[in-house]
Amino acid sequence: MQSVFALVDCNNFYVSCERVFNPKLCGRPVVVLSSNDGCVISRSEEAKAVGVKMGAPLFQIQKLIDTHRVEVYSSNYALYGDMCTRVMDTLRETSPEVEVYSIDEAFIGLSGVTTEQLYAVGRETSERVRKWTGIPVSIGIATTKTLAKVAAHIAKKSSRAEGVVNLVESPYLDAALARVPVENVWGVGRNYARRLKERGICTARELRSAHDGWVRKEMGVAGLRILYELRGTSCLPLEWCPPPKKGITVSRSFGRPVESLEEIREAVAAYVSRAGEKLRRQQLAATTLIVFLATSRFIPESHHAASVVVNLPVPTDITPELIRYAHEGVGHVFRAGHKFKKAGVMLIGLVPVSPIQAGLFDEMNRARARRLMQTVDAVNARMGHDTLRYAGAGLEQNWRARAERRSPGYTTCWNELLTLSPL
DNA sequence: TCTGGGGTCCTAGGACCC
DNA sequence: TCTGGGGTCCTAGGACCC
Repeated sequence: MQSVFALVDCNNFYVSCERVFNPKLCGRPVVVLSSNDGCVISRSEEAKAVGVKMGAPLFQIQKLIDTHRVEVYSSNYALYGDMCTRVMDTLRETSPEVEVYSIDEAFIGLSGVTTEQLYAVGRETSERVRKWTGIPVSIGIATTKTLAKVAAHIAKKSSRAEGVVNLVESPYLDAALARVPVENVWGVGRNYARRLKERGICTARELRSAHDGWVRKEMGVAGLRILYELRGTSCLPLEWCPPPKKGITVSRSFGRPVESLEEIREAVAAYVSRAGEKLRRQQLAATTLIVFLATSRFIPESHHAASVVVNLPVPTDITPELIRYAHEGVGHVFRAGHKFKKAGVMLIGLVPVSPIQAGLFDEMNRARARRLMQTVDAVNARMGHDTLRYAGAGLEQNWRARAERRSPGYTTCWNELLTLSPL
């Protein structure tokens, strides 16, 4: 049986999430910013229409924002993460085979559906997600993931497609591929697009008939996979149970330049605490920790970045222990006199937490420490994030990233639920 | 003044081994 | 003239994704 994939892609996801709880934003230009209120990472159609570019730094487009009275929001990941869960749960009504590909996209396996029914299933799915969650989606259906991506891309652009494009046994497949610029093909980024265009390959259709040997040489096996997928040979199976994580990173830009060792230590403790929570949620322990610090990369004259690898004697998921080693790392990378703009922690060498071998000279009572961590996590889950936190992470935390226009945690915080008032 | 964060996979080259 | 050959493992860097 030939495989069939649907790609469900939430339209302008972060903006759409804001609109669900604030309908006044509908029909208006709206953008959501990256962390530290830095760059535009989600735009409503109205914002795109007035010329707000993806990735634009806020300070560079301030005039545009003022002129067109664009609504600006800080990102609210608690809200978007929760809305993502609702969308994915809704998709599981359509098919049990759901691969959550990113916060706003999922592949669905539709191999059991007859070709005649595919479009109708797509429409039903789209309407259900809209009705149950308030999020508008575009859906592309095809025999490979790469073609499904192409289809969803067309669905998003076309006002006639009604949000669903089915390319399975479609007489329009050729014409559709001819209209897709090569840089919009999944897996073709800036660099490959440049090299392809130098060779006169400018559309998905032209890429499809490119020479295998040349693509293998220029783009490696990944390029070859793209080629086959465009030709209808499925190389990328659906992965509905996600493989375990290989690393966990927590890093943030500071709200202002930070020069003091004490504040860097606080920030790194806060980040590694967060990383520890993620580690425990996935029942993993880290064997290696990396701490890194950097000054602004936009001031090349004084740019300085450093990192240090700390090997942990016993794989661990215990926050105070992680903080201790992270602080040890800070001692190696910190240099007085630099204006640091960013810090981060990576945990790698992740192993399942259960059968950890204790070190010969390990003096920590790990069972006890783990029970403490469970209690801390449970309190924070119930009473709100950061209700209990380590003193080392600081109380004031005035190095924290800016988020001046964050919407309330409508779905994740008891104190911030939406309230309705009579007219 | 102000410019995000978190991932994955692949490849080439060096070290090392027999 | 001709300096072995073939593995494995690790790492850094590049490319990509959202």
